[in-house]
Amino acid sequence: MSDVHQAPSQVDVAKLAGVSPTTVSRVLNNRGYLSQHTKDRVAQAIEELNYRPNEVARALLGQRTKMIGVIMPTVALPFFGEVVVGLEHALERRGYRLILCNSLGRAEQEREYLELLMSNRVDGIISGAHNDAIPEYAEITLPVVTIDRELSPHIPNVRCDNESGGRLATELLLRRGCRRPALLTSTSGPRNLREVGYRSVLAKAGIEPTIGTVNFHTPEPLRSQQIGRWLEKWLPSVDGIFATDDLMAGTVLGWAARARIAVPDQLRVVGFDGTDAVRRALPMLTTIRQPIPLICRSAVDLLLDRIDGKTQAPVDRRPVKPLEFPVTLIEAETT
Amino acid sequence: MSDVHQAPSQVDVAKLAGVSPTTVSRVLNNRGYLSQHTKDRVAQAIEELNYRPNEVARALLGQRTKMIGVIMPTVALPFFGEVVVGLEHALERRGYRLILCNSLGRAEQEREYLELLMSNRVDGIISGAHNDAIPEYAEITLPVVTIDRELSPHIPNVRCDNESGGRLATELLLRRGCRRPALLTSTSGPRNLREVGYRSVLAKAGIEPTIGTVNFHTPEPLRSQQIGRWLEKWLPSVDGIFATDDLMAGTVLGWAARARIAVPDQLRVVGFDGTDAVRRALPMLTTIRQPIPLICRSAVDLLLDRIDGKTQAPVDRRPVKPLEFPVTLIEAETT
DNA sequence: GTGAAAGCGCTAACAT
DNA sequence: ATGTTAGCGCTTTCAC
Repeated sequence: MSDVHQAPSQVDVAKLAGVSPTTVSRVLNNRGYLSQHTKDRVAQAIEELNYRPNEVARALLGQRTKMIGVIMPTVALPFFGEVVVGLEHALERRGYRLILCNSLGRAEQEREYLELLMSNRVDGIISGAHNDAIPEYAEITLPVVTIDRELSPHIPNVRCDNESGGRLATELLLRRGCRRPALLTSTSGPRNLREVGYRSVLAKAGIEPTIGTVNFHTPEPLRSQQIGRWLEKWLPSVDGIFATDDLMAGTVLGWAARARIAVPDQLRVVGFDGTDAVRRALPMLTTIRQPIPLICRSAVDLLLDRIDGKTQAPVDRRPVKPLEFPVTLIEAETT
Repeated sequence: MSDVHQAPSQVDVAKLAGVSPTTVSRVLNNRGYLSQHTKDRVAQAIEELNYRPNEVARALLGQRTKMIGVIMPTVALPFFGEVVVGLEHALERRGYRLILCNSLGRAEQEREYLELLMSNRVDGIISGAHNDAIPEYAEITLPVVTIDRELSPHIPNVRCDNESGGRLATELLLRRGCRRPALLTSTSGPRNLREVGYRSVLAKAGIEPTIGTVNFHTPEPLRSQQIGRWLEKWLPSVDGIFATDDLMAGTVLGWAARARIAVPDQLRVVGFDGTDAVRRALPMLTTIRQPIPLICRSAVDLLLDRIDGKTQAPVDRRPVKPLEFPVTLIEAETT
């Protein structure tokens, strides 16, 4: 028994300073009129006890936790890692904390995280997870903002200009002399805006598209095998690859090196994302860089503005246009 | 006024079910004897209101938040990203949430995060940040576990067997015929166990060590320039590089490609970490893989066991030996 | 089997 | 300029 180290409470501070708990609260929050004398005594007591206000109690009372739930596929991938750093930084500047949830591509997991975040009374959610068709999002009464993937027309979405990126990459391949650039992506379809960009450029040039897909969550070594088989099938008729993420581009480069295919002479490669980490690992890779810091700041601003002005409009039901930010082409030796 | 969507509370459920709040609590926590009838009615009311217990209130009452603070340099780097995914997964399995703090190499920031985490009454802290000399850690009364870097002999530390890794990498370079392998690392010194491994192997072989350093938080493009200048200075007398992380190794490979230096014929390269992301980006890279999942599970177990059995020993003052897990050599074409 | 009351740590409202 | 009271949503006594 005895000194089970319990954190000191406001009452402890109040007793030590010889004032009421309310006064302590007032000193902490700088509210109302306080004599300098009282302020000093309280400050001293706080110091002495190494007192720190209990944010849990504040949250219970104030009905806001200053916590934001962030759901991402996995921060093990540099793109999402960089996004989470950007979010955390932007949130921190506005006094918010981040609860991280890595959904790992499991819809079931994502649903559970949603429940959990609601139970923990986060003030809002930023989601970048890749599972579509999670109807639970529709029922959420909390402010939500998505990054990259669009969840529903009613939920604000922030992303880079994927279609321009797709065009930029494809145009570069053509400009460098590719006769038949292929697309290597995760999910093909009209919602893949990078693919839309790729197709539009090829259509204008009168070239038949060539598209390979490897599911986003395919584990190694299956993933490399699939990419390898696809390359073997198409080369050398295909002479350029637009990979919709840098890691796929890296796998292509590795395969080419092993197959003794010269890059860029026999095969040109362009990636997508342009994270700092991958640019350090693969400085030779030409890629389309997403403005991650911009996306993150914008997502956080959108979300927190909703939260702060939440009194009258708990959930806005009007459709919102996605916010798109421009990408940058980074040219290097692979094209 | 009117329907400002307030989350339903236990009282709302109780009213709807025609029972007392206490009974609702009992149903939720499966405590005491309850008639099936009551259970059903409460369950139905919960369903109807879409009620979710408020974890904030539970935390205030129960004195534990089920939140763990995780401080890392930056999850934008794949190693730390993968670590955080591993931690989050291990924590989730035991019913804990993760508050992420990216210290970005700023000691001041790290101090603030510590304050913040204490204020939020996290149940424990896992730290992998790279700032030494943060005396605040010593004052913490909370369970702390560190990953990779050692903070103090009293704080449990979990990491891979860095020294063996250093030996493995260096031995491989020698075995492949290097006459003079150099070390490229962040901070040189006796606390750099990968360097210790490197030096021990070279000493045994009677070879003079060659060491280059680039500070961990050096931004691009300065970082690449420093590495490039160092390589220019030493090649070709140096014919092998042991880079203590994979991204540095990638930068070396990029430099070699641009300088038309053949890898592995003129220069052999070995990295360190072996994260999934970098192995996808750089499949040709030989590297030492850290057992990240093992490290994470172990760190979480250590921490949570301390937390659960925390009643008698708030802070254990005895020195603890670091827990080291074996690394794996992954051979590829770069050596 | 179930309910009433007290209290976790804090702050807003209402005194004085 | 400061103290008293009440209550945020929950669980844990202690009654009945």
